[in-house]
Amino acid sequence: MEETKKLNFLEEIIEDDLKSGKVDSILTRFPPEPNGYLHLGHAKSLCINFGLAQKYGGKTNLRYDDTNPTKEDTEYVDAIKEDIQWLGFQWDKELYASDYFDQLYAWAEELIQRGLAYVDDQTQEEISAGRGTVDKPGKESPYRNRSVEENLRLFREMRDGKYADGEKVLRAKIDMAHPNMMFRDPLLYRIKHAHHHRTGDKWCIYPMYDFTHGQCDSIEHITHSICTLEFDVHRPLYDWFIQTLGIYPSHQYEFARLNLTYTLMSKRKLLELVQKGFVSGWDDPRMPTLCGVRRRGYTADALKTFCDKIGVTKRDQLMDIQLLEWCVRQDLNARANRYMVVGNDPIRITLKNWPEGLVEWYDCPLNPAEPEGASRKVPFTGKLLIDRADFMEDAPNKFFRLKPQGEVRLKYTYIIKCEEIVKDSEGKVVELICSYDPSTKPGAGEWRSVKGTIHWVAQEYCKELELRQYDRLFTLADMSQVPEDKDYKDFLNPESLVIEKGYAEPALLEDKSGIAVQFERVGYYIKDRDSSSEHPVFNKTAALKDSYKPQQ
RNA sequence: UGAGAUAUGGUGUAAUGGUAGCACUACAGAUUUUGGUUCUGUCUGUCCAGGUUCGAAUCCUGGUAUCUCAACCA
Repeated sequence: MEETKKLNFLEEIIEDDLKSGKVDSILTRFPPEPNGYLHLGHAKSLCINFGLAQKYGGKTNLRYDDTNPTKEDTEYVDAIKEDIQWLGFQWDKELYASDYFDQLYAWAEELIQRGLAYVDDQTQEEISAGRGTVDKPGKESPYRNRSVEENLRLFREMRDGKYADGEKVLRAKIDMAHPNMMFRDPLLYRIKHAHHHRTGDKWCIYPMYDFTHGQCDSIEHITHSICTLEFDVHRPLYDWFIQTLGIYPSHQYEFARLNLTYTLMSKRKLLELVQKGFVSGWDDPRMPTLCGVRRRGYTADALKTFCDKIGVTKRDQLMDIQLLEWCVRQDLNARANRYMVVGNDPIRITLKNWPEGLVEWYDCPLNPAEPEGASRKVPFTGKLLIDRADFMEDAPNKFFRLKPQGEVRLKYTYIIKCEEIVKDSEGKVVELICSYDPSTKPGAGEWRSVKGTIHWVAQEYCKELELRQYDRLFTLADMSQVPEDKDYKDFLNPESLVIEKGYAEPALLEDKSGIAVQFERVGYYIKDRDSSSEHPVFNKTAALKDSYKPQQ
């Protein structure tokens, strides 16, 4: 029953606004700064902004907050669009804060004319010192009471490039003793002689966030401007500009941003990982970026389910990453193709009673949950490979896989028994001489159960490939345990990516579905050396828990 | 000794004066041709102290804790 699902606080606000006639329909916006790639935190924002609009028959604009040219780049603009579409959302209008630079400039001059803004010649340090602290009022700038004419002249000279970066700024004239720090004469414009990715060299002054965001919302008639909690203290200023300028009253609402255990969600730090080569790029499968988790095999549906389950509130949120992993497993379990892979320095299996030269082909379902669905053909011979982890010479009782004189089922085929162990000169197990039980062929006679079932590949038919094994999703130990004064990079988990060789049944290597395939161990990521196609692999077994050891 | 926000199991989220529920996690069991999936069960919670009320997570008063704000970032 969909109806029984409770509304979150934003949905309640919107329903009230719709019912009371405050708005006819809703318009939200997603406002990324194009200075990095989208990550899982943005997925939550995306789901809220686009989800709300979809639910209530409204629309969502994509608006780039590109007011700081020194940090922004078209590379990010394009990547952001790709990630939004991958998630399955479509914006109504594609806009840029820089589209409104002329209007914003006009409003700045208006504030000057009305005596509500002034040009300040103080240095950055002086301005900072003059702002006071959270419990001490600030001091007024000596330039605060310049005449309107002088302010106008200076501001135009700023615009015309007469001054160097940092020489002057435009500030609102509000209240240097205001209890809310945001009102202590906030900066409106700063000088930056920098090339802008869209406006080029037209401007050398750029508006600050606070003087931009609300007005942009207002111009577009955004009804619900939804952002994260840290902008809460900005809201009074957001409202102040809109009221002072007498423009369309957009309203800002805040929700708690997403934090994930073991996961770094700071654009600044992710950028550092990329720039300093800790990862191969923004789409490194260890990264919490949307393109990163996409390469890892996460699906858009799984992410949306996750965002739906975590809810929307104003409490600080530290989600257990296991909920995300559960959402991914659940989705992948239903749709991922299954193949057999062995890695980890395999052990050879020789079936001593197998007829010389015989090859049997088995029709194996791509997804066992749908036995009548699509299948792949897998060759079986008397010479096989199994994963080294599937055999144990001195096995405890609880070990269900192959052991001396023990039986195990080779998935989809026969039960075999380990008769003899062959070791090399160093005592390492290299081969197992086994017998197979012909009566256990599936479909031929009565079914016999054994405790263990393992993967295998035929030596002559399998192909070598690269396995990348992950520990937890990301590269980090528990970020919540990283002390403030420590470098987070010291807490990168070196075990989080292990590359090793593996062998797979031929069908896997031909699979171009792009959807993750499933393997026995967790977080394997398979790369086919021949075709260079990549197969993200996902599953959960105890291997994950056993291998994961948080650093102290 | 500023302003604002937020407090419900380990985590997240419901309950809008009337049986504190759901999900993830953990643990136990059943099923299983993936140690997967599925199914069943168990453990654990209303920040504190008063007050109002037949009855309080919810209303009132006073505390406490956590987060945000002192970038020419957004």
